[in-house]
Amino acid sequence: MAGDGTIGKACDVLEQVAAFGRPVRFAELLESSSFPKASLYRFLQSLTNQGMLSYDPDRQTYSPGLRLVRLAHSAWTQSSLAPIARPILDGLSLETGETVHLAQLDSSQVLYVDKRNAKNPVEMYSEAGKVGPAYCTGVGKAMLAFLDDDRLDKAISQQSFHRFTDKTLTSEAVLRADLARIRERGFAMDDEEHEPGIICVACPILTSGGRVLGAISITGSTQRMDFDQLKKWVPRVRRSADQIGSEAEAWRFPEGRKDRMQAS
Amino acid sequence: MAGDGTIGKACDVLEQVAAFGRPVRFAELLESSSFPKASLYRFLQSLTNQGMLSYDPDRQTYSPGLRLVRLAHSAWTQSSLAPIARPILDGLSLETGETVHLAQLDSSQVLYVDKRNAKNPVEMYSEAGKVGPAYCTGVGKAMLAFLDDDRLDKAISQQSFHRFTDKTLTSEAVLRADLARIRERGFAMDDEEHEPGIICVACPILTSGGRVLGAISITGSTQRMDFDQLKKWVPRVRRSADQIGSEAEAWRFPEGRKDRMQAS
DNA sequence: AACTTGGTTTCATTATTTGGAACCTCAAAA
DNA sequence: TTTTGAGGTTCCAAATAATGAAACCAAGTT
Repeated sequence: MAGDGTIGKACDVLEQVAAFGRPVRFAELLESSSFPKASLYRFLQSLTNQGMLSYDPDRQTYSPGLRLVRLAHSAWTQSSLAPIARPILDGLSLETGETVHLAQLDSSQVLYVDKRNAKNPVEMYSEAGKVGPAYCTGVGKAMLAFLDDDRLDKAISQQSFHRFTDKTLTSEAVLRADLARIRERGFAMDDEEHEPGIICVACPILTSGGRVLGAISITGSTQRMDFDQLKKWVPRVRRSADQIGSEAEAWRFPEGRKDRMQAS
Repeated sequence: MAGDGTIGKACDVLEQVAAFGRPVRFAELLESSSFPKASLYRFLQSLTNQGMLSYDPDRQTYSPGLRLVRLAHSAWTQSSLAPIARPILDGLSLETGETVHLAQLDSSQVLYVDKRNAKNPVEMYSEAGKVGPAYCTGVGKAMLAFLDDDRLDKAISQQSFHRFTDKTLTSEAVLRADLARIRERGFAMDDEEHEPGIICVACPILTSGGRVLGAISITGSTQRMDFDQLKKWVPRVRRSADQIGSEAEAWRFPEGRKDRMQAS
């Protein structure tokens, strides 16, 4: 995919290990890797040293390292909208009683950073960090619709357009048409495009300058409701999105100190 | 700190950005960085490209990127004990009614990967990902005590021995003595060494081969209880720790497929 | 004992990183 | 409007690190 020198390659390896979703042997990685034996080996060594990967000497397997969890903690509190959005999401969830998602874009994919489920308790990590396709989810399309041209082109070029259901938009042209409509009316709809029976409405979260920060959505199932009912919530969702946007923007860093932070 | 070529340097930069705990300007980073302008610049570029950092063009600031959240999700489910330990922690928490911590070692620091609080609901990310000192926490000492010599030496050399309270163990010798006792009796005690009024007992989580996987602890406050009461739970904690250890070990990967996983 | 599979190390070659310095750029001051 | 300067960005020859074919090693297998 990428090509930022050594850093890019290291990230590729990292991603590859993560993609397996289970501890992997060297040989398995080698097989699905474009790097030659020795190179891959050294990358794994370095990444393991750095704690970005962890190595199980008993089983001789690699998996994503705990250092990532620590760093992600940082990313979560700083760079995600989640901490700001939390109370707003709570309110939205309480008021609507429906499933609420907060998502942001991560390399042209939808990254869910928070969620409220009508029923289950929070169960954070299980949702936060999950990814989904941008071209066929409400939050995804809501964000795409308000991207500037460059970014949009890049993002679209990275969509798979896999047909999840028979309503999935599977071509760039159709998607672009839908995005235009979304831009007009200010919110996106997902009409069973990703999962059958699942519909949703989503609004983008924008800065005052129009930059896309994320999106929130309300999801329902066709069994219990239709779009007419769901659309009733749009103004409420829009309001929440705007609120998150302006709070995010207002959150100027509090004129920080110069000394480095230091744990332990 | 480290020196694994380019990868190590990139990680340093990443860590540095994360350490600020807020979005940082280039100039601020440059100041506290050992890299020259141009080098630092290129690292930031590459890392940003890769989504490991995110750049806010309005404010011209860097912060840890969302890709980390995605990767950490992977790390969390795979490499941490959390998913295995969850039900066991629940049980322990329910039965004791006290605060329960699950921690693992990350570059000689204690990384909390899960927690049960007697009162509050889960609030995951706020605890998961937090770090603490190893030499003056129950979980930390429980893990250190069962490290092999090499690792222990390395870990000890990386402790700050900062005096948090007047009971903090502030020298290597004292710590080593305590670790020896912990090794004998099989559990660690934190007697207000990190926070005044906070005491805890902790047991290491080990593989059958004796490798340290993590530790769990039960925490109490001196207002409500003393060590005699707390120690009553030790067998229960030990049992939970052993259970987590053996389940972690049993969790052999389910004879995976060879094809690569693919999101979106 | 010879063979195989999976992992690690070597080393001359090659490509990347490096960092001082020059160069932009934008905004505030003159 | 011009000047100034701090904050960013780009250049390029020298220094360094990555590369990968091949050799090597360690454990199991036949």
